[in-house]
Amino acid sequence: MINKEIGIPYYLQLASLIEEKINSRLWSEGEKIPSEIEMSRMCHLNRHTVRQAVDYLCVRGALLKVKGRGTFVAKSTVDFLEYKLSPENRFTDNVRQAGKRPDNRMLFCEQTPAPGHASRALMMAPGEPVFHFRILRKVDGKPFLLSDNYSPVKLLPDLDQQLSSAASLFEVYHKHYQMQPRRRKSTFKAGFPREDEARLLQINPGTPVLRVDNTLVASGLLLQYTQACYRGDLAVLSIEWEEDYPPAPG
Amino acid sequence: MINKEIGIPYYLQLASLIEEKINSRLWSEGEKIPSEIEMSRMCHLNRHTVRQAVDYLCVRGALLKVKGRGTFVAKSTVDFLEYKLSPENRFTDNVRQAGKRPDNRMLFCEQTPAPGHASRALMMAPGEPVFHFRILRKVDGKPFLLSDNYSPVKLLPDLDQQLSSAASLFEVYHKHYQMQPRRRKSTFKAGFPREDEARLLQINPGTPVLRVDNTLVASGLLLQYTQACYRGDLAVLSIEWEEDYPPAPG
DNA sequence: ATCGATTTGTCCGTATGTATT
DNA sequence: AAATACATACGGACAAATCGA
Repeated sequence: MINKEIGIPYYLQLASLIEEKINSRLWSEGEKIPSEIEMSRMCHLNRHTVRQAVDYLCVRGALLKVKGRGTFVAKSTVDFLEYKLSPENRFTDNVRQAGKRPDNRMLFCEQTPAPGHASRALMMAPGEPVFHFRILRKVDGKPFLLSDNYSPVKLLPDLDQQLSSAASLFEVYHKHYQMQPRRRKSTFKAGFPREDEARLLQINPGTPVLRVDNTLVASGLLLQYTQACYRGDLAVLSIEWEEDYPPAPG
Repeated sequence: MINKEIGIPYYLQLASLIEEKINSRLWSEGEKIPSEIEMSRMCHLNRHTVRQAVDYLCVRGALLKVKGRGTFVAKSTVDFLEYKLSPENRFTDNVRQAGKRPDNRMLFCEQTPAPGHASRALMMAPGEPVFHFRILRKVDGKPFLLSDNYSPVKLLPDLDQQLSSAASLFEVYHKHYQMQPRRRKSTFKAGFPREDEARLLQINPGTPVLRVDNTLVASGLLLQYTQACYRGDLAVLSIEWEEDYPPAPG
């Protein structure tokens, strides 16, 4: 299988061979592929060379390694969930409309001086108190996005109390504060997760993520700044720009 | 420097140390860091362990290795260009407004049967003829985004002729067809570049990219479907949702 | 619940190739 | 041409997670 004469690195040759197996469906989604030792015997390569090939494909998202279990063909995640962004957005409804099961978990909520990025986004003096809360949102039991949220204490004095008792963020704004926040500005960026993000999203640190920053306004007030981190292997975000004919496909 | 007792992998400890040096500007942008051999001597680690740390940071975009020369601190690209998306968008103007120099290059333009994704997006029968053209767009001389564009031949019969003679895509639509196309729908996804994309964008295949798909409409007609691939290390895309008070910061 | 087998993760060592200076 | 620096490939050893008997 491996040609040791042509000058192409063995690990790249092996990576191509593995990719072919996947593309031809000989090894299908979620299936366990031969262990490193097996492949090294089959191809007359050292285990480390096999590991190089496997690592190469893991970074690219084609394979997934699990310590103690083995290496698996990554699940193709094309259009796992197209998450529609709109000015007023509610995760729970959005996911339910797609026929999936949403799940939210507030990881913490604490009052702190506003860090630089948050104070800039909320146009506050740096160091003014904000509530900083982190939410992990799942779809069908899979971690989907992690968000760090910052809200001025001055505007929402008992937000922490409300959050602990309420089911959803939207509900708190709507029922308790009689506000209907809307998105003001969003930014999109591709990158890698930090260690803690990778752990909470249950992805390896080499999986790309989609970072979306948002500011929410209501009644002319900057209510909340959010830094969201979506799993790149699951999430497709979409925006519909106009409401008129023709309807957008998909 | 490296604590061999606490049970944290040496290469992760070293990666953190290197990151600290970078973040504290002790090692600054573009600067060459000590060679693998030097670091392995300094930290009493094997060269392979050092390589693991360096590779880890390369994948994450913090370092850049050049064979035969050394390893360098990657150029920080925070907010290199915030690219504002709006319903009607013109790359050239957009970049000029940010005080940068735009550059466009049409790589090819050919007539082909519509591939599946394009025919779905344009709501055509699969296989109907489309013009497929690829554009590489640079900012200040750096490759910024690569786009594959599909337009129905039926609607724009001599688009290929026009594109070869005109300066910009917008000009062709506006001047020749008297159309002012607008975005209909956009989707965002994080991922990795294909081999050819990585080459054209001059990034290594481990750098994440931001994929943005768009459909353009004018006068109720689906004019163009575009798959754009933005360099994840350079591009931040932004959207302003509302026009009223307060102004968005940044 | 324990133990052993399997599998991936980390770490060290050595040698040689290739690109740059 | 020589020295330097990263790339590839081989070897061995033990750790840590998982799974099934």
